Amino acid sequence: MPGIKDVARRANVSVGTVSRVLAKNETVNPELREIVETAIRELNFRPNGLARGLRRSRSDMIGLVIPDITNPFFAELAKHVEAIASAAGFSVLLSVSNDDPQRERTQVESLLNSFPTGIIVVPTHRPSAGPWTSDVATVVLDRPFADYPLISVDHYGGAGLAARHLLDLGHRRIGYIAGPADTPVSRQRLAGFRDTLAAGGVTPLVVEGQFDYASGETLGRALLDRPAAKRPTAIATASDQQAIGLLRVVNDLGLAVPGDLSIVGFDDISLASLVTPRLTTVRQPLDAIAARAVAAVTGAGAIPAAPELQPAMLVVRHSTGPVA
Amino acid sequence: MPGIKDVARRANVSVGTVSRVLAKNETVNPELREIVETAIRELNFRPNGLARGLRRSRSDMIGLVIPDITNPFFAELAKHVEAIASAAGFSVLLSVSNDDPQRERTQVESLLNSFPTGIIVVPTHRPSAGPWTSDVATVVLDRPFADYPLISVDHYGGAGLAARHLLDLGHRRIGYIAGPADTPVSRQRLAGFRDTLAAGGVTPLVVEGQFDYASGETLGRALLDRPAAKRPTAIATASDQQAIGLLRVVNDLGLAVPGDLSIVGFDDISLASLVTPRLTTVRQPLDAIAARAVAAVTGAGAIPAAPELQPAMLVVRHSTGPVA
DNA sequence: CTGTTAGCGCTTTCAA
DNA sequence: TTGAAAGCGCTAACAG
Repeated sequence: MPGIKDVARRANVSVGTVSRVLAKNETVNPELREIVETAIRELNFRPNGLARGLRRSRSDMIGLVIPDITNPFFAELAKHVEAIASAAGFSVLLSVSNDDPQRERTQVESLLNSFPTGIIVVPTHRPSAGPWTSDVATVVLDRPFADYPLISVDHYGGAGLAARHLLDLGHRRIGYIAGPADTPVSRQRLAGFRDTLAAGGVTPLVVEGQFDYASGETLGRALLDRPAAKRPTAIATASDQQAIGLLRVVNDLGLAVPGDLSIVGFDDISLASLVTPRLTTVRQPLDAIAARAVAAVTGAGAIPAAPELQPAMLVVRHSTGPVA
Repeated sequence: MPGIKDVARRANVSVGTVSRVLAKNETVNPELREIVETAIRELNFRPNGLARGLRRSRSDMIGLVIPDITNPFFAELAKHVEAIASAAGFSVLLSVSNDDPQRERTQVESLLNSFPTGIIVVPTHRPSAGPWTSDVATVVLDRPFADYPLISVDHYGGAGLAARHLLDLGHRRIGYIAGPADTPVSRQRLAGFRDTLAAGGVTPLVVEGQFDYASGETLGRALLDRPAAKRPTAIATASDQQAIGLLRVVNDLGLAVPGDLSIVGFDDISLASLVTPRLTTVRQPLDAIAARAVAAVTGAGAIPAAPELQPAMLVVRHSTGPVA
């Protein structure tokens, strides 16, 4: 493994100069730069990130902590974070917390040992451990945690979009499958949905569960298990996964979507456009959120002083239609 | 940030001793160890991973390179790798290649800068760039690449399981939706399927595409678009995603599963048990594969000299049944 | 603009 | 069993 020293010797310059061209320092004579770069190529030199990081007490890594990488929503988020970080010259250290505050804490502490440039965390739904102490730039995504700067979709407004859509379609008997009542995300979405409906003089039938497929099934069944005349003509959910679970029940029940029931999800995971019928849903601008998070944490952008809410967007596909 | 030096001072020992207790070196006097550990706790000391790594030219990280983190199969693999690595005291550096050999190469080189203890890569389907040079322990998963040690499910045998199952159910007109013909994974699964069927005197109707949902739909339609008497009574696919796409088409066509058509997938992603009907499929032992991979690169287990093939397992659910 | 040099925090001989 | 000391490869003053 050649070092900066070998490069210096070969290029007949000092290690300082080599270091400067590595850092893309503009104050290097173009000719010298050329020579050094040639030497680098010829020796197939790769800078030692550990030494570099040690010296600067900061490595070119970004820590990413998420509750569950197999959740399509987080996977998509991770994809964007990785792509953007990578393009900016950063590696990503991935950690999964399993939605366990205890473990989240441990994982963060462990990431800190590598002196990442920044860390991005999607906090567990029910934080319990307090904030960690470190001077590493940190942002939290999707839901608030302690006093960390938050970047998130506008849950409240997004759910409002879904409600408005249903109202516009003429629906009046409307159900809502919420997430866990003790999570801020679920509460905000529910509030946005309720408030918008209320403005239209409608009160939704609300059931609560988890954000997963199974809850969509179970709660969907509960909502639909009543005489046709009292059954909702539309149901909105707090996640696409719930909506997909719901789709399954609806299918079992022999109901048509959107003929008998309109369904609108939340998130717009890629599966949403793959199910039958393709799901109308509220899209989270994950690319924008990831870009902002990486920028904030790398210093390429400002760290938000107040929660930064990105607008959601309604994506109308084939699971919603006018009331019969 | 307290350093090893501060700990040493507080404990009235030398930095060497502190380093030894950090390394769990047995040659430290228990009393001293106790004192040092107390000092560590009191100072809330966290060892600097970069310095440690620099000195040993090896950090406590494992590089993981996969084609696409939003693919549920890879996401599940990543989950297991992260969990196992984390339990063993390693962080994971995640890189996604987008199935682009060029990018895969770049990503690996970039990971190497952090001197990981090992790297685990799921190679792109169509390798083009040659192997990289480094003395970092490396294993490849799922498909071969250059001369790297391979750990993978037994694609051939697994597909054979699916074929056997269909044969046992009495099916004789059988379709197969394969992956890209130029990928080893697809070829092995197809061969395993064909050979087992051949032993039963059956020749499958084969169509080829990608491993994704869309291909399942398109190719499924092609396979099913013929008079009932000539239509296959069963279709196996090279991936669960294809099988789920196929399910969609079958639904559109008004066919019953497994009444009119039996379907068997491959991989057993978590979605497989969530669709309607729950998918019969061939399970990959991802936990075992991940465990072996981590053990191999961390030195906790042997690096396989020859390709190490883990057995697949047939999971019978509700998408297959006896021929009508 | 370029060279020299002092460490970053830790591990690991080498002696004691 | 413990201490002392020499770096690991690089960056960032500081001089020139």
